[in-house]
Amino acid sequence: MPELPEVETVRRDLAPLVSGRRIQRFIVFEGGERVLVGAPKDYVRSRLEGMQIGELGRRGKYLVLPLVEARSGAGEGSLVLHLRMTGSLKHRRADHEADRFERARIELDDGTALRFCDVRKFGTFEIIDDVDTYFSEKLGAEPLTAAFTLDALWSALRGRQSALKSALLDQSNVAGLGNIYVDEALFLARLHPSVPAGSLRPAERAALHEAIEQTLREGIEHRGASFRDYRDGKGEEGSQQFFVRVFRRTDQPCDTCGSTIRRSVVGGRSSHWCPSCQPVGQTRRKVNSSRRG
DNA sequence: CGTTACCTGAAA
DNA sequence: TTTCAGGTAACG
Repeated sequence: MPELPEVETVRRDLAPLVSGRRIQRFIVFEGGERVLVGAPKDYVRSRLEGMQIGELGRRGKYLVLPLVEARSGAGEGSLVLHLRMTGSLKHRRADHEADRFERARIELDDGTALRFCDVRKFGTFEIIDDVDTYFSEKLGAEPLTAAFTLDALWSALRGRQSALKSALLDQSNVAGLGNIYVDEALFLARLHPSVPAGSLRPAERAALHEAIEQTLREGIEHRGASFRDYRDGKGEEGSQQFFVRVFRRTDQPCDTCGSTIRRSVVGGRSSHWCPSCQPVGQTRRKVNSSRRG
């Protein structure tokens, strides 16, 4: 659920509250073991307790808490979190009433705590010693950074026959996009979700690149989309759900042209699109790279 | 490549 | 009661 703009909002909320603080205690609640994806909780606890939290980071949909040995200042790896569908990370006083579905808690040295809550237990906590290697193996270019060039986008898509939407959801192509922002970006770029990824013409690639950046920036400006579970680092809702152009607006009129927004399943995911604003690729079938003439 | 599994609660 | 969900890994 939380996509790049949601995770970035959480990062910005939490950074001033936790960076530089020392981890006093790590607690795992019922259902929390699953979140540790197999790592024994005693091991995770031993890696966290006593460490200082460095500058809070983010890569794609992952939050990164660098762990620093307080005395020497030596890096001791990072705690890498993924919120998946229903996870949230909230900063509260340590004695605040327990959250429902709280799976793990990181108590800090100022009487506050980071509470990880997750109804479905899909979220993950991992201790990663070399985050650069870890991320380079699983994630594509990071949008909203210099790395996300038009060339980087196209080299991830070229030659692919799969639906453009599926290719954009694949985190190894582009990091951070999920179902909401892919549908929104495709609308802005006027591209149908099913168009073969590798079939884009140069002007279409450029429009897509621009649309991805625009929609992610807008999501961050609005502090994320709270259609259901998402909450920011203070436990509050974002407002991007009020600004979406197509996502979950099935059967409603398009604000741009008045046509009825449609829903279909692409790559197994609900997809929302405007039949007149997104004409590109509605009938395009094959990658044309080998076609002559 | 598409489908299924992982979980649980809310909405239909 | 059934379906659906903002994600991803593991299937066949």
